[in-house]
Amino acid sequence: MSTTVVSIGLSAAIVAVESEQPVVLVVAHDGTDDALPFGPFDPAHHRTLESGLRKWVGEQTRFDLGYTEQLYTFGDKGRHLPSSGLQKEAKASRVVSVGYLALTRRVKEAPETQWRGWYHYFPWEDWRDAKPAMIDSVILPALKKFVKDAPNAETAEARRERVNVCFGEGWDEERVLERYELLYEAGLVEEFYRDSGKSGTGLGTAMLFDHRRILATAIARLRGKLKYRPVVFELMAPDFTLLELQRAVEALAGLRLHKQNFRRLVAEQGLVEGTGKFSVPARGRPAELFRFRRGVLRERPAPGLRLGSRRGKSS
Amino acid sequence: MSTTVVSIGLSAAIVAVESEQPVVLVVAHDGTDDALPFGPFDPAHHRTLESGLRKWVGEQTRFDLGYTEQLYTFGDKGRHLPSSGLQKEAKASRVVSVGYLALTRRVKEAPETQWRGWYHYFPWEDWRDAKPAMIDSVILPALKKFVKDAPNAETAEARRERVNVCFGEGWDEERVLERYELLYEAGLVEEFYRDSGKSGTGLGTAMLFDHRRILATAIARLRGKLKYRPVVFELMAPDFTLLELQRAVEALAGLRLHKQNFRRLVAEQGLVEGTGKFSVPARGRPAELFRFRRGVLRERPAPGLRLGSRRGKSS
DNA sequence: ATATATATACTCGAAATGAGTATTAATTGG
DNA sequence: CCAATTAATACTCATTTCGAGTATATATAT
Repeated sequence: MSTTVVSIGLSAAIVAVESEQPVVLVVAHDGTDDALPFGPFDPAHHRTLESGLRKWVGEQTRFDLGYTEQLYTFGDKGRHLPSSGLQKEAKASRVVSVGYLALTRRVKEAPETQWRGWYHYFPWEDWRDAKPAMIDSVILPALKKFVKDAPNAETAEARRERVNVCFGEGWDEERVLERYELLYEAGLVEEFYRDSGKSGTGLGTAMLFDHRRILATAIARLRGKLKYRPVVFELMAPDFTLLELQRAVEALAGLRLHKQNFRRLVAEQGLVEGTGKFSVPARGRPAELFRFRRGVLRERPAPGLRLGSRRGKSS
Repeated sequence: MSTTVVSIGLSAAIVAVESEQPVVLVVAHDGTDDALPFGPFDPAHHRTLESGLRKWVGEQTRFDLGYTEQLYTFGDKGRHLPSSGLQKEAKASRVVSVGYLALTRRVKEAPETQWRGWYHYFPWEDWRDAKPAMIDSVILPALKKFVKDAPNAETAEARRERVNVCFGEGWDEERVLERYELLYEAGLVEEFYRDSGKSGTGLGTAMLFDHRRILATAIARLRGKLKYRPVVFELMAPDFTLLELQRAVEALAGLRLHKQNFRRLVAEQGLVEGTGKFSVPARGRPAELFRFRRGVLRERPAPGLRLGSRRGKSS
């Protein structure tokens, strides 16, 4: 009776927004795929999972985590293989990985880490300028084939449904994970080839282990949370203009918003208060600087930026 | 790395609705507190954490779990299992436990388990008939004292804020976990005394370890999910009347809804379709039987029962 | 027939939403 | 200085959704 060894990996998607791009902190090991800061959970030395995470992240990035939130625990067989090289453990060892989301506005890089725009990994998720061309030119044709190649009619119907929900009419910006998983199963991302031992190329930039899936979960969670909790402010400087705030939300949601309505919403919700100071822009009219009104947490039941008004053609 | 053995436990809040009461499956060991069912994750035989959960739940209870959802992973030191026989290692072994929410409509009990209404554990969460009297008579006075006893003014202000958000004006039925944690910290639930080695009595029925916290997480998640995903139907018989559906939602949310508006909502969303059959009630006009329209998943982005219309005085 | 319990249809004002137009305030290039 | 540009801010308006009703229909029990 050989008990399969289980080890626990902790990874963090540490997110910031920089010049209208959501960025995530990655460890760029030479020659291998980008990785999220991660490390094994050592039960002998860590009292909780989160303290283990903080320790590892601290060592690897010298980064001090502020707001953190547990995302999900993945235990899938076959989704944790290294991208290159042989497996060292001869016997079946399993890695269960616990993913975290962390938000920060402090942007200092540590050695061996760098900030990368998250749309490098999910180019189909950025609809701010337009629907990404790759969806019609690459993704949908490939998914059509995926539906066609189904082993039976029932599977085909289920696949058709998923394709429609994920990439069909009515873009739901929160379904980041569902879309990634669909692309994975359809063999459209590199991790699929790696995990199944085949070879091929895929969409977006691959990540180590299942880190891209964790990042997808992080994005989905953050996009959802935006709407009912004032989390954006964790990513903003203390003072900001309303347009800067809007740009940050748009960057995260991957959508354009209607400017006037956005401002109406923010004002009505009482999320911010004016500082009396003004921005000094290169050109154009200066905008008032605002700050987050912390008091809102006391007053409103679910203060957030329920989006919905999209596609403001005049920025 | 040092290798303290880690094992993974899966605990599940398995929820059903029975005669207008939300019930949860508990293991009632004689003399001890109620516990949630708990099963080990066996990495040698289970491909994913969730399939592990389904397997042992299926074996032990013969339930057909419809919807399952991962809630949270706890790795706190000091959290032990009831003697499950699976921990053979004498030395420092740690249990990391992954909590799940599972919904089922099949209600047959397994040996040593029983269904209990979840409001036994959270009596202050059921506002269907009226605001629970204990809030004004017991909870708020005690919390007032908790605020007063704060070590300094800053803590007092923070506590006042929390009390107001949790139990003040405007009941937010989703804040189940926040309320439980507040009551715990204020020393109003039994688990507090147990965990701190003191003695005392508390509100609601206590549960083993931190299972009541997991259940609070489950309730909060389910109450939230109701609004944007058609999860209630996992808890309904295949055919049901609209009033039965409404009663189930009300039971879960702990609120009364406005009947006419509820029906309008359900109809507009296209969540159900008539079967042409009718109920045979003891008295009153028979109601049409409906069934869940699965097609809705394909069509709508976020089909759910966004509540909000409460307090329908005419049932 | 009447009381009771429930289903179902319809109304109506208030609020939120989506998509504008119009106006104001600043800067830069000529 | 002026015109072009950039962006802030104010205001409008039709549509939809929401919350809370009233009114009426269809059963059963007595």
